[in-house]
Amino acid sequence: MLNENNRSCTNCIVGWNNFKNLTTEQLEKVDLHRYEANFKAGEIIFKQGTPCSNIIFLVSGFAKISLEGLDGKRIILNFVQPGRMIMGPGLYVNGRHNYSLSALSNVNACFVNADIIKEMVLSNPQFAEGYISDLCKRSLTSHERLLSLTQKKMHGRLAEGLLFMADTMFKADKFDCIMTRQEIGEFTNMTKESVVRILNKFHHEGIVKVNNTIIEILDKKRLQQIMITG
Amino acid sequence: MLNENNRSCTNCIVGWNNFKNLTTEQLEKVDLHRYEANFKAGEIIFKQGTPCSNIIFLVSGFAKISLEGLDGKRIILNFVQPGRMIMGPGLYVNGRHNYSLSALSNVNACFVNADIIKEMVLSNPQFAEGYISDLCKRSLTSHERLLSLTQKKMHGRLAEGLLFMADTMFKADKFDCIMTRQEIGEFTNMTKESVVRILNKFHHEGIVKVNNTIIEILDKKRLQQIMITG
DNA sequence: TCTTCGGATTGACATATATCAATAACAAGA
DNA sequence: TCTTGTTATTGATATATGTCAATCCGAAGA
Repeated sequence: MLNENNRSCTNCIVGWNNFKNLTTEQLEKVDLHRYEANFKAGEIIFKQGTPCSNIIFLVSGFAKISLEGLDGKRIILNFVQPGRMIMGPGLYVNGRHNYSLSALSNVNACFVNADIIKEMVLSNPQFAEGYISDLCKRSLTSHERLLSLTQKKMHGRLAEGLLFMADTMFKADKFDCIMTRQEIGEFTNMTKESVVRILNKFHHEGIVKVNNTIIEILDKKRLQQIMITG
Repeated sequence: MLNENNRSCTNCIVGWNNFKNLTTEQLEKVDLHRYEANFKAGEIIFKQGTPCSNIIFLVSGFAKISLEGLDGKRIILNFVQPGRMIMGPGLYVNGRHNYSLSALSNVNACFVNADIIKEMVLSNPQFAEGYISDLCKRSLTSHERLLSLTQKKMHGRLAEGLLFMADTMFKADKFDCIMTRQEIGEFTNMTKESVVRILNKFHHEGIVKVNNTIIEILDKKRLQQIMITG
């Protein structure tokens, strides 16, 4: 199936690494059971609690994975970009999405029928192993996150968040961080007011240069220091 | 292989649920590559950072899974009992244990060679699927934990901890919680002093009866209330 | 250009929680 | 029985962080 963009799973370069373990026929079958959709910045791609019948891959754009917490509070678990498999872990537990996915920028996303993926797991051991390996990696990062969010102070958490944006998300020391202060807070577990205050402090200390959503990291060494000790 | 206790994987009743997906031959092979060991309360079963070459099952006793945090702080991720597979998620990532396991009580543990398990994953799709399903379940509970530890106040977290002990760990409303206040704190993310204070408050309010390590839950409804709202 | 509205910012204040230090209680050896 | 070391408890105090309310700013329309 070639869609209007001539994209297919067999020539996809933004898909899941683990797809390399599929045979050509399997990949073609995946291709037959997928479809693409576009989302505008801010739109919800799927919502916590709804049935999960698809596994999702971003073709382009940024999205956030968030968990609904107590009295309307939210926590952003992760930011995602093309190349990562997005699957509600509920797929193998209760068939529901256990977190929400929303577009941070305009997003083009690929939906693959979950039953097909499950079928591949059962028929292709290497694929299953790749899946397991993926889940294990996530488990580790989620442990790191737990530690960071519970034991570091705000300065350290914000420093970590900024470094994550620079190094992992935008891969540049100067970037337009497309999210609001509120969202930065949901990612680093603090209020938007605290984000503002500490961002300002970093700015005055010459560690970062902040101009609304444009953030430039000036003293990375220092920021790493704060991330570790803070 | 029947050991001194006449125990073998084929008649094991405390093993991993997912072992039911193995064939008799496979189970016998697992049996050939396992050994048992005993630990006294307080002893470390494996330590974060060491190579993980085995998957572990408790035969009897309680253990805790803990993560080393910042400047000597620690966080207890989970308490484990027989029936649960204990595997460093690092097995499929960096070959190291990414957390420590220590005995809370006297423990008899079964060590199964990790390569054998990996081999079963590749040769038995149902087993692989069971493994994935297990990892997904954990992912969900770890999300819940993240929410609880970051968004609830101490009272709520301690209430949750107490209910966990009563309902999941000891399966009784009166129990000898074998751990120290320090450990309760590491599980609920607070200092031992705070644990003492709030435990006392609960005691004075008639919600629990505390006598050193013996804890009795008197007003479970109330405790559940505190867990949710607190 | 003028409005409008959502986010950003700031300051004052409340409070949850940690830290520190001292003491008490208890268990295990000698 | 005495000693010693670990854990529990308590109180005083410091601090990190959230909350609330007011104001500011900038982008999108009218």
